Amino acid sequence: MSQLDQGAAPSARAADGTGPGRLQADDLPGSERYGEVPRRLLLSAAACFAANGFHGTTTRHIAAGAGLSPAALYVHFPSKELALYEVVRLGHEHARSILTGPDVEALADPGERLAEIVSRYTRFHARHHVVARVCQYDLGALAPEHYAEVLRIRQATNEVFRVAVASGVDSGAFRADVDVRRVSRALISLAIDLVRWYRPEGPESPEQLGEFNAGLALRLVTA
Amino acid sequence: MSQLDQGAAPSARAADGTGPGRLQADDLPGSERYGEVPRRLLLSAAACFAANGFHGTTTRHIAAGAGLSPAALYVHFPSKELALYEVVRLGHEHARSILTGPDVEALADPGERLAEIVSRYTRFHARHHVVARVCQYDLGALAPEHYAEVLRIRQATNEVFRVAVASGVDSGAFRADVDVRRVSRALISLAIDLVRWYRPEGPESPEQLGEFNAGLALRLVTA
DNA sequence: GTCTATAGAAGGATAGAC
DNA sequence: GTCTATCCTTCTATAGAC
Repeated sequence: MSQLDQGAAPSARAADGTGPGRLQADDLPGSERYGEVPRRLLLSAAACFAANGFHGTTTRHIAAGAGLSPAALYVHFPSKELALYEVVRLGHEHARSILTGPDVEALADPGERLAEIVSRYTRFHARHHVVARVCQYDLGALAPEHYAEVLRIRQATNEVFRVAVASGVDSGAFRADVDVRRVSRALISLAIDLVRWYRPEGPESPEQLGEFNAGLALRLVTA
Repeated sequence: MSQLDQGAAPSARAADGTGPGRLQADDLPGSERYGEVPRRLLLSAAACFAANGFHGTTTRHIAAGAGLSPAALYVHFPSKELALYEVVRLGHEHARSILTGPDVEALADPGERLAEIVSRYTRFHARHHVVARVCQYDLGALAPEHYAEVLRIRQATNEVFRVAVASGVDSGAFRADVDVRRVSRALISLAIDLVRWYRPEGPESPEQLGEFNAGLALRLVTA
């Protein structure tokens, strides 16, 4: 059976933080800013949310995954929703940051720049697939004001793709008939859908997936 | 703001079956086989699950959306999980059925056949985006035996894509260096990711989206 | 087949000891 | 800062009247 055929598996898979699914600090970029205990809680929360969704996760699960009692969560976070917001915010901020660095913008060739953006975004969703899954699947559980803030980050990220495609078209490096919005959307979809089917045990590394999607991108925009 | 930027919005959006999000019988293909009341319950369940997820939906919501008391659900379905299974099963069976008809298989030209498959699958996810969203996002809440059954249907659906790409490569109609599994996966991703961002109020019709994705598919496999 | 009422369990969050 | 114990709400599912 292919990874792709699986989709999201039933929640029976352990998300109590005791199994092999336990996350490390670098699985949640930005979590270094937290103390050790709140970081453990955020990592446990991310694993639980990814496996069972926000509403399918209990505060007891999160605390147990961090090796704490149920009440300990509330010493570090005022609510379950705020723990979700922290996970989602860190994930979104990291995704944006890797696409907007000066090293990307320094690439003068539009094809190279688009390939680098697609490759980086794809690698992020594979390498950080647990957190990225929460970022994509659990937005609906955010409080409206937190959702609005996350939306602002997403827009900036998506805009990077649109600008990269548009500048290639404008400069004549890409085909003139490329539909900027639709092609950008397609490239974003290819990366994001990784969170649905990607499994680290699979045969393809994040780097290989990034290269493949970058190749697809170039095929879509060049003659 | 683009539709794409929104992702899944907060659960505040009404899913009580009273708003404009109320589903019609043809929004859930196969629901005609049910009597009027169980069909109303399934349509309400689909709308609730799509908006708030399985665990974020209460049996009271589902019943209220069908205009019934909380207890009425259990006259027609033995559990909330079984209502989910019915929605997911009907959605998956319909998706498979539209890709495996004799009218598709009669298309002799590999390019035409692939374009038709991609177009139909894309149209399905747009036209039936509410049910399709449940089919993609809530699989994890299924009981293991129900999940296994749905997986079998998914595999058959995915196999249609692989065969369509592979036969085009084998016949020489497509490029010889096409990576069958990866390109099939990418085309499936493009259709499925619609359930994340598609909104019927948007500027593009399901038919336009189908045509666009079919065009992308041909560009990926032909020289 | 639908209702009202409720049993029984579980969840989010808090109180207060240490 | 962590614990145990628990409050209070909400949830799934059932009982029993009509």
